[in-house]
Amino acid sequence: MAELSKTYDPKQVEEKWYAKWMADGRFHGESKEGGDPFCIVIPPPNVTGILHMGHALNNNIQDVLTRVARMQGKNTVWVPGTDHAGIATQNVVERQLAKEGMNRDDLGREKFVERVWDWKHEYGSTISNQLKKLGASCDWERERFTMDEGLSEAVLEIFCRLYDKDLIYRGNRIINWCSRCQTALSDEESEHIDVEGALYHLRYAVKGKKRKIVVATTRPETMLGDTAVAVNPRDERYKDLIGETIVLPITNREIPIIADDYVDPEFGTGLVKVTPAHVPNDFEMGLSHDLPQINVMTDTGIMNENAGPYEGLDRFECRKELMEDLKSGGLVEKVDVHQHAVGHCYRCDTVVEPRLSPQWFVKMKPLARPAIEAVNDGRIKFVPERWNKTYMGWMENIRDWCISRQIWWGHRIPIFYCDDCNHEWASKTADSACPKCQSSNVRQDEDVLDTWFSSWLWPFSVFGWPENNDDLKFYYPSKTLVTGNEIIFFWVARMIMSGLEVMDDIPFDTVYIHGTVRDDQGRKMSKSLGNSIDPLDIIEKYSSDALRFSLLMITATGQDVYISDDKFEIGRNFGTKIWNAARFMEMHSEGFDVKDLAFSEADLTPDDQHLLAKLNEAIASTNENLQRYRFNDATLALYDFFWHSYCDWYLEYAKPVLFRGTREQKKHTLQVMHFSFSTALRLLHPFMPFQTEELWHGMGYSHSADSIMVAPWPEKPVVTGIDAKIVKYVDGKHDLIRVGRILRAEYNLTNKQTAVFNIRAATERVAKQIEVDKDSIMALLKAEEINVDVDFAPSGAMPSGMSALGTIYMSIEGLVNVDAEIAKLAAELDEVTGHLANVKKKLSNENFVSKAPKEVVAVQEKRQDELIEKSEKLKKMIDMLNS
RNA sequence: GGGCGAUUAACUCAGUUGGCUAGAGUGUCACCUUGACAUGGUGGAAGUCGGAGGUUCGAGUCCUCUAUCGCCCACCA
Repeated sequence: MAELSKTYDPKQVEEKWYAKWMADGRFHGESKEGGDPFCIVIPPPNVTGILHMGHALNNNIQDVLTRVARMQGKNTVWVPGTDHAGIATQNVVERQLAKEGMNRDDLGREKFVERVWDWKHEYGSTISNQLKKLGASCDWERERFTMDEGLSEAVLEIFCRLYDKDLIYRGNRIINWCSRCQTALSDEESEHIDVEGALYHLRYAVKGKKRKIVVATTRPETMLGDTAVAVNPRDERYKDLIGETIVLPITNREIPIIADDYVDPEFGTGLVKVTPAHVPNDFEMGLSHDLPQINVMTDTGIMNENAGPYEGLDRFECRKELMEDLKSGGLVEKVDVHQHAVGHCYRCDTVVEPRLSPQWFVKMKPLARPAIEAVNDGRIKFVPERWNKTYMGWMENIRDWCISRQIWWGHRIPIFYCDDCNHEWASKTADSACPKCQSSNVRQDEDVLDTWFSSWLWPFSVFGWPENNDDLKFYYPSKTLVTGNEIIFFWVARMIMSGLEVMDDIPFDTVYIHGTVRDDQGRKMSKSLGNSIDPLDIIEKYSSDALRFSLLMITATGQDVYISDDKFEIGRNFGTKIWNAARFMEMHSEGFDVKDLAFSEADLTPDDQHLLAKLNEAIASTNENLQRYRFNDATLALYDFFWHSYCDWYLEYAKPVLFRGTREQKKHTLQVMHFSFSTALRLLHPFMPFQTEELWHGMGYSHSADSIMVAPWPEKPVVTGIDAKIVKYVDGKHDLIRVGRILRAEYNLTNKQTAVFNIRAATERVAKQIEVDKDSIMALLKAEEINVDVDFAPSGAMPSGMSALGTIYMSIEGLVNVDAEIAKLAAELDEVTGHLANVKKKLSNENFVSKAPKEVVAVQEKRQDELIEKSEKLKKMIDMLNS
């Protein structure tokens, strides 16, 4: 047995084992090896990503599931990888260029993309390396990148398939435009943020009349693109205006007043300015009324030639100047403060401009139908279940997905145009001739695809789809998808749709949605707030195991996680506790062979049985809670077992045996200890992989499995034939000791002061059992002497307490504080009387007795008897002290 | 405007199909450097389970209303 160092050195241990696991190929799985497949695909972090606590939580959970499956003997792969993160990555490289005084146009498309690849090669593995520090047991041989050749192939394939099925189309529609990133965004990429804006009420003149009308808008600059004013046809106030003409201020353009049901007469003035090129509703109205569409801005959010005098101004500058001009012309009725939600670019926070633009879309309704079905019929289930509703709500109101982006970094849209015959077609190859007219005057679409258009294929593209290979057949579908709620729409929902579309099967059967990691004030961790806790700092300060264990211990299913630095002491301290327990065992194990763990079940002492019963409970609880994704309860069960059952009680009971027992007794106890410890260590491994591996070897358990990673997972309780009565007796013994300790504490005995205890055991049987256990009880009570007697009667005043096994008296030298004793007993009697009254009330309630289940009534009856007995004893004791 | 979550000890949180005499960790107080561990041990104090109704023999748990905080969704200009 290797000697365990006095203190545990996580840094060196963690590095050592991770390297060893990698070298031994422990994380790798092969379909040809067969067995039960178990697969998890990682939510690929952005290639620009830097590990934060959210990743730490997310990947810890996946690692726990993966490691358990592996120990269960399943053919396990956890597929890692990164996302090319189109806009985000392009932004990073553009910022880099800006520092060099350049922009992407200076480089040109090809050079720029090369530059991004350079960046990727240099920095792109940061997050993967950080995941390794967490102990993530990903199959790194299977690491994928969404712009890999294979994955790009998958993107082309599905694009062409959907295009050919008419599920992808090009449309001129109002989309969300980020004028900073200069690209279209999907609806999901536009984040609505509540802002206090203004509602501007503008006066428009009716041509040929003195009458002026008032329209309201939150974006006055769009009036430059107005092509109508609309009223509700049933609105009596404006009936006469329908068909009249409005002269727009500034540009003096003439536009009609139209009638449309969309207009709500109750809201504002009941008159709406119509800007088909900048407002989604107005766009629809414009179509039905055949209105012109006037776009007033450039791609960069600058007013264009349609803006007349404001051409060249930034959109917000324009708003200011325009308002001033209107004001001085007396054309502003009023400006109200107005709370509303404004779309912001999810990558750069710029206010999104809804504008008309030709883009590519995926028709979603046909894809959504089977995806709704899959969740409805339970083939896929969300944990916690409430996310079903969120998913359904989105799915049932799904809108077409804008997938084209006007950036350079990403999968280029595989659409080709022939400039001679105007033919348009999709192709997976870089076609240089028109398939229709054979002209070579062809060009490819300039746009690239939304990043999520590659990640929605992840569960099968990582295995080489569209090739139907053995890996794909074996590992697809994956088991559990572990992710945060913020990407249910972006990613989870779309994966379900794509999986059902091309694989004709669900991509995973469970979606576990964990909470968001927040700071101790409940704020989201963010760089700008400066409230982030860096997981790597925590690993440095405590350890990876401590980070992992602590994080899971405070993660209730699906709830947000609030953390502060000191939370990680939980795991660190726990690790230390286990380490020291192991050292203790090691100290006493000299000359003992840990291979020899087959203790005789017939020889189990009550303490042994109690420990093994607790071990059984820990196994059952860990398994059950893992199955239900209750990681906090799983870790708590292990914490409780190691710390309390193993260290606080068993290890203390073992001391007299190990210090003074016979060779045979020592051997038996060590067998029980090593058996329990090595079993619990395996249960703990998924949560604390490094330290458990170190101990697995350090304690010499590696003879059975040369890594704890592949040691058998304790599936169910291991020791049978435990006598429940005996376990209960030991519980009573704990109680007895606790009561004895309270007596010591009340009389301020120091540890060095020994005391004599007399125990009036409840029954002869109990007396005998206590007699057998005397040594350990004496040790735990620091007793000089213990006398057990069912008829014990105190001579004079003695401090006493009642326990499950009987009454314990302490004889001490010097004066007993009789008044204090009486007061204590009286207080206890009060409490007992109170409880008794409650129980009696319940039992005298006929409804309770007749309606409550028999077991519940029986419990109350038993409790009543106990309370009566206890109160009588207490009364007697008080009487004695009083006399 | 619609939906979801939270509200339990000083703090951060558990509490599964109602059976609770409401738990844990941290902090706090007292004692303890005892032959695994002071990153520790022993013991203590600390809660009208946000509020109001209701269902029930029984409610922290279920229902209704309500307050506060947080999140998500939404094309009323």
